[in-house]
Amino acid sequence: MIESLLLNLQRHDVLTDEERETLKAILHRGRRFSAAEDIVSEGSRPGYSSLLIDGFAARYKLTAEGTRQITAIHIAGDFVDLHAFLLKTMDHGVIALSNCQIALAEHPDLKLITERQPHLARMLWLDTLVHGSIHRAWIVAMGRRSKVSHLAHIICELYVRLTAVRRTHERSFYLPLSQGEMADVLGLSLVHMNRVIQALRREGLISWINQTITVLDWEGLVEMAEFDPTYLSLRVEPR
Amino acid sequence: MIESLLLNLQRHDVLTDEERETLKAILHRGRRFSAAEDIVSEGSRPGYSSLLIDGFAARYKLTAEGTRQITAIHIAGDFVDLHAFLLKTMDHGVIALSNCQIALAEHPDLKLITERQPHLARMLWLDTLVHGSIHRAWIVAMGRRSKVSHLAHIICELYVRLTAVRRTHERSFYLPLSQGEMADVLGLSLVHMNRVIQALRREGLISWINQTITVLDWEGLVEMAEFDPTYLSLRVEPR
DNA sequence: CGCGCAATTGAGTCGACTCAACGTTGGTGG
DNA sequence: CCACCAACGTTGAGTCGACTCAATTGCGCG
Repeated sequence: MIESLLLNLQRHDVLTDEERETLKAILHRGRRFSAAEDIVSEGSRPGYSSLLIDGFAARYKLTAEGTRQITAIHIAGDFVDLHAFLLKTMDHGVIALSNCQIALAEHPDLKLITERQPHLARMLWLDTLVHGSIHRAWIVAMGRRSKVSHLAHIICELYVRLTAVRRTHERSFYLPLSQGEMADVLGLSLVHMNRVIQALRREGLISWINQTITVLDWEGLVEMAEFDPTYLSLRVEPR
Repeated sequence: MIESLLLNLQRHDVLTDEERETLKAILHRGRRFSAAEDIVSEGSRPGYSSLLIDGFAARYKLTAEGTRQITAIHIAGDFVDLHAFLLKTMDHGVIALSNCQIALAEHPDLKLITERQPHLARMLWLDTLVHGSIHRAWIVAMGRRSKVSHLAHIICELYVRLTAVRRTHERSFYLPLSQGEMADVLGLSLVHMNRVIQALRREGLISWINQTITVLDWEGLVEMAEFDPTYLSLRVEPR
């Protein structure tokens, strides 16, 4: 059930059997959520953190005028709110982008890990740090890349992350985001989002049909995005 | 010497005497850096993390065309690269924006903290999480706010963070960023950055003279920015 | 006093927005 | 089985924000 979490963490360092057992022991089956349901709401103070077992979710914030900005896309194996363990109060909401299955880790159990299994605790800390790296990559893409390049970057990143948890097939992956939702990722209007997607298609870099993205030209996409996966820390080494 | 770090951490939870002593013991005096010097370079694998004792620094990434995006502004009391403790490889550079004084924490010492002082380890983890929250706030500002509102948000954030480490005086604070550097924060051209700053002045919200920003109308600035400091976790509670 | 860097202003261009309409598709109920 | 609806995707037209290029001003330091 938590295989994708293990795949996720073990991209960075090896886990002992004991550590794997601990994770299995503390993660209990949680609820299912339907697409568009809030998994965690902004301002709440959850007593547990949610691991996404299956499906897609997003962190988001709303502005006063009612626009939305998505700050992270989550896939199977991601803790969507591990940071709430120490931040306590959620500074953003988390919404299901598809039907989602969630497992829960109670915060007292996480605290015990920090007290008894320092290496595992560092691996969880690392998980939050990698999401911080992703945030930084997004900031750069938003501030200094063209919108086409920004979209290419997001697709490259999702392709790599989904491959790590075995959610890609050949050069394709399922992505249940509407163009309007993707516009909330890039900070664009829906209309312009559509035109940016068409630009990537016109270049022959991707196809995007029926919620399925196929990378037609990986090299070209990487170049367009200036994608360098260093920031994802995909290297097994002692942490 | 590390007073500002203590002020920083103690905004979130109380530290014991022992924890304070540990921090004092592991932080040894490091180098000084002049403005525009690289404190940490992208791609490096430092064996220590750098605490900013005094001065201003920024995390940044360069794009292939040579443009720069600043992803974080650091002030006294900030660890500029605590995440390198676990990420190992720097995904970005850190540059001094003014003359800076740095203290160093060796990674083996930090590892010992995770093994022996779990609460202190959580406080350090929390410090990296707060910077993640700041990243998210920046993403929202970049994606869904007007440029004037974005600048107002950054000024509000800096004002609050600088106040916590006693670097504000009345309603003013020193900020040694040129308009060109600030443009790299907002992802704007230098010319347009200038016009955005003038807009904030024209509204009577701030003055910005001689590297000194004075908040003339805090309420108005907060409203313009839609600033809500929740994301800074400024609340003392058990972590 | 003059050099160099930062700040400012003007003008023309292009990217991204809004408003508006139309096409496509999958699901639902008569 | 088909008609209809709702949501999503696509296209066009006009406007405004942000860009680039270019020139000018202001100021601190040698």
